[in-house]
Amino acid sequence: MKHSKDAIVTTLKAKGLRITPQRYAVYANLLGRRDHPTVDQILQDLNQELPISSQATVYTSLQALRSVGLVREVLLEEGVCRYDANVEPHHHFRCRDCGAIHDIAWSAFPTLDLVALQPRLQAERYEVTVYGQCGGCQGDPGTIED
Amino acid sequence: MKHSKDAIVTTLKAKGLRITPQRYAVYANLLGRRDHPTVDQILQDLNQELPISSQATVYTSLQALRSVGLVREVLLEEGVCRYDANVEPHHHFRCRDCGAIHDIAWSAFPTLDLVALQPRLQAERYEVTVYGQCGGCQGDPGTIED
DNA sequence: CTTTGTGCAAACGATTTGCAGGATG
DNA sequence: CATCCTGCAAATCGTTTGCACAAAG
Repeated sequence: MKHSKDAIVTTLKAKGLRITPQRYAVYANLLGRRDHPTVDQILQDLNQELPISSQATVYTSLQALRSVGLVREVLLEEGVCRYDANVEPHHHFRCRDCGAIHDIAWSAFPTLDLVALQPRLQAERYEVTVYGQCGGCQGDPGTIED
Repeated sequence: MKHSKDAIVTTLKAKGLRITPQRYAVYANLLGRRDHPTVDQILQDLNQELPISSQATVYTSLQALRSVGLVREVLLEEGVCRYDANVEPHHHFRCRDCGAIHDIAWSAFPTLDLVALQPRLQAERYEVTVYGQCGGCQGDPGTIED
């Protein structure tokens, strides 16, 4: 209920993006997941039943969505870029066993004071990255689900 | 003074690594810099005067150093992996203009309480990433130094 | 109809790997 | 002298790009 088709279309239009089936599908897909997928994961999800988009188009759609601030990238592991439709400030948790990434609410930590950093560093924003073991990997053998 | 040749050799040996000129050079180079270089930056630095190492060897040396915990990677931008010989807990600042990465002392922020995270997430460590503008880029036009 | 997007395949850049010769302990 | 490392080049993987055709507004 959070993201109706109309709401998504309206959001895209408001950002000045043309509505195409592929772009819509990429954004809707990202809005509907919590798992910070890679490009290939998005692509496979989209084309599960019938072919919706090509790899190159997923890349360019993500570029477009990023350039208007609807999507952002998450860099927590080597080699791959993950994507997140949650552009509100928040923190991340990364499981050292399965690699899964979970959001942590901004309110989970007290606000940090950035003023007293090294004098010449003018801070604008920050986020906390927590590493550890997620629920599914406690006790279980390290199942590297990708 | 901080990192004598002997001290470096001793450290490498203590970790069970063979001492080779290339491996030594990579580690010594990283210990002597504060700028979280990429592989190519390390390579160019090493081969500045005379050829010391090849690209593939820098990669494998870094792998070896990482596997014993003497070096770690820093992932703050798309596409490239940077390296850091400072493996003590600390935070990072990334300049949005020039991309430079500065260390922030662990003590710059109060310790965060990880116990009260989502119940099934067992946290082990964390770090803060701050984004903003570094000294050199304040006022100056955005000089993307790489 | 003008502009922008799509899809394919080729191009690219960072990293990895196979292998023969060389250095380390 | 057995083991591990180096260096080259080829291979791989994620991402970008050129271009002809198609779709959006």
